[in-house]
Amino acid sequence: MPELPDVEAFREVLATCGQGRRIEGVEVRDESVLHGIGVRRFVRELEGRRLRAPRRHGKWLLGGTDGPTLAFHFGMTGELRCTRDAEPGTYDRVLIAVGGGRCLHYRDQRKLKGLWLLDEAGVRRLLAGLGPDAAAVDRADFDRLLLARRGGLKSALTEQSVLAGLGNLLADEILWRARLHPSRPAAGLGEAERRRLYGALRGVLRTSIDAGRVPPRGSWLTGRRDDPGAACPRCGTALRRGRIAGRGTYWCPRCQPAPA
DNA sequence: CTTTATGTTGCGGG
DNA sequence: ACCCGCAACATAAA
Repeated sequence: MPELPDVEAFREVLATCGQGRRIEGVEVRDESVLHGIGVRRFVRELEGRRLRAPRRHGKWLLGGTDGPTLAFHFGMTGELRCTRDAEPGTYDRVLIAVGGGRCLHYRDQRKLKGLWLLDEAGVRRLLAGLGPDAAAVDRADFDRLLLARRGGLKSALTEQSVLAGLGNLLADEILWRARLHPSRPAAGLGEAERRRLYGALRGVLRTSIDAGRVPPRGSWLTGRRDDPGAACPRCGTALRRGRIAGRGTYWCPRCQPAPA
């Protein structure tokens, strides 16, 4: 599930539930979601810390404290919830009690990613490996990264070291809205096409962040991807499906003509 | 049984 | 150096 809009919603959860509060207890129910640290030290380092305003960069959520930073990555199936006296479910891997009966649940079925505990240098190293946040990048930087990129648009948009935050669904949605084929060379776009792409990026992210997810609406390409033989919501042409940059990719062959 | 899944990483090859 | 495809990670569903 998680792409940038989902992680932004988790940031909101962490802020509402935990910001300014002290961590009263930490229960690790599945050690394998912890990275680079064992249970004992993880618990010891966090208990008693006060949570600061959480930050998000791309798909990373950074839960700052008056000590180390708790970094979350949600992989494909992770989520963060704030509960009151709720019994943990099967996939609730880490529970963080923050007082007032509130408890944060890090839930993840597939455990492709997990939690890190980082010092300032660790946070710097993490951010240094990421491109600008897709929701914050300005037009000039966006142009620069496209022009510096060899290879196709789809991989440029989804490569986190180039631009942080977009996943497979959002990339397809943005390219469809901008009427650009996912295999078009990134550096080969004209000025007007880059403007269109940036506009689509802003529009899709705005709507998705407001919704707290990638909206599964019928007027969006995303609403059609599970529907074989589906038609383009704009022109009615049958959508094409293929494997581009290693991911299942959808596009409209009429709205998004293939590169020569 | 096989294929696919909105995540990333590491490896081999062009 | 850069980019691509592919396998791997863990788990469920079609």
